[in-house]
Amino acid sequence: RLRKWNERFRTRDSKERNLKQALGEIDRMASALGLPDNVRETASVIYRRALDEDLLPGRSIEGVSTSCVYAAARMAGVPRSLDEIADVSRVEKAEIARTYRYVVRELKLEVKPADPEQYVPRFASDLELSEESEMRAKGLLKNAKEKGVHSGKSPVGLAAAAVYAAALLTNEKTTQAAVSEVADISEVTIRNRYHELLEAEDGLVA
Amino acid sequence: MTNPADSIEIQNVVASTGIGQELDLEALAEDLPGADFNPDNFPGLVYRTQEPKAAALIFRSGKIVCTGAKSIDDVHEALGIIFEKLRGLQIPVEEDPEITVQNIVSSADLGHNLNLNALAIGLGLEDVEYEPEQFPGLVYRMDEPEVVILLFGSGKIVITGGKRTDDAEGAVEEIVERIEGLGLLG
DNA sequence: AGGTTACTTTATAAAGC
DNA sequence: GCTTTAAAAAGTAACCT
Repeated sequence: RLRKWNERFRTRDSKERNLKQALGEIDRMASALGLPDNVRETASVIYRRALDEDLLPGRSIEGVSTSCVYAAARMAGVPRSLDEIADVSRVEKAEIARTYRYVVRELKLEVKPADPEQYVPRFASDLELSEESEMRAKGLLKNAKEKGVHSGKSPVGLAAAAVYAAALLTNEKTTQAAVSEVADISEVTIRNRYHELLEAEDGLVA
Repeated sequence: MTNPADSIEIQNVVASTGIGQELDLEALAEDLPGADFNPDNFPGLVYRTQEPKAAALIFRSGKIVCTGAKSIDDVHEALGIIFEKLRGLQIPVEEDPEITVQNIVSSADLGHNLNLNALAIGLGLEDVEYEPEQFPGLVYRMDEPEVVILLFGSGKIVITGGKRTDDAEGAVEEIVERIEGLGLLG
């Protein structure tokens, strides 16, 4: 009986220490990514659930914490790309992707792919573009979605191309290199998606 | 209107077998021209057949994995070649080692573009994984036949995880039915 | 700008860390 | 869980001309 009590105590104690460390990591990463408090709170709630449902044994606290931040940012409509997440995490990208899928599957979190439009405000702001080009970028993406050109394409790449195209359409100075820098998407991809967005816009141009 | 089932092509067959005899891989690596053996990296010796084209992983236990063949007949042919090579090296090999097909990878074309976002919701998020930021294909785990299907925006698909030749046919039939039922095909 | 090569995902066996 | 093998799908990326 004493052994059982000790086990429970030890388990509860270790879970508390685990949680404390995880919440610290979540706070650190959320701050580094400039994510709002509600995202940090959501990530914490997801982490608590993962801990309660014994998803931790077998994986690292850091990996699960990172996955929670990735999932929470998306759920809140302020997605961060896997590359951005990996930049502030101690865990490598491949493990984050693997752990994220595991957490989403086990906790049955219905996280859908990020909507490209959700990346637009941040990219436009980083590039100091006007409200007008931001709206045009979103418009280009809405049209692309209606035409069904988005399947399989990276939401980040689509958003980057839309922001680039919108800047040109509103005569604001930007370069593919600048967009590539803020979105972390290659210039080749921005060029490819850019052409597709314009084609979807009016069967011609180029 | 072409039938998607007619577009099915087997791309890879993985099978396992064994010769019922322990092997000295160091010696085998010397005697088998073209054999790759790096025990520090991987415990198996890699041997490739040219015709049919396939790769075999040969283990110390005598167990063998054959992969890369384009049909079940090719798997048997490739392994037959390997069995003869071993016998030629005075290594006893069972009469007709049992060969078990472990996985068949096939590709097919549904003939219409697919809206993967709509499909992810329609097929049910619990059986689907769709992360376009990481990989362009939608991963769908089908119950019957029990296979995994990768669906792309172009309508091209990959069926894997099946052990029987007709699993791909059944999977294509089933996925076409489900997509049509959702009104998402073409 | 284009071409090539290579990495991402799925399944699967094998022996061993 | 990882290591190695093979093959397809389509997107992205690095490198070279």
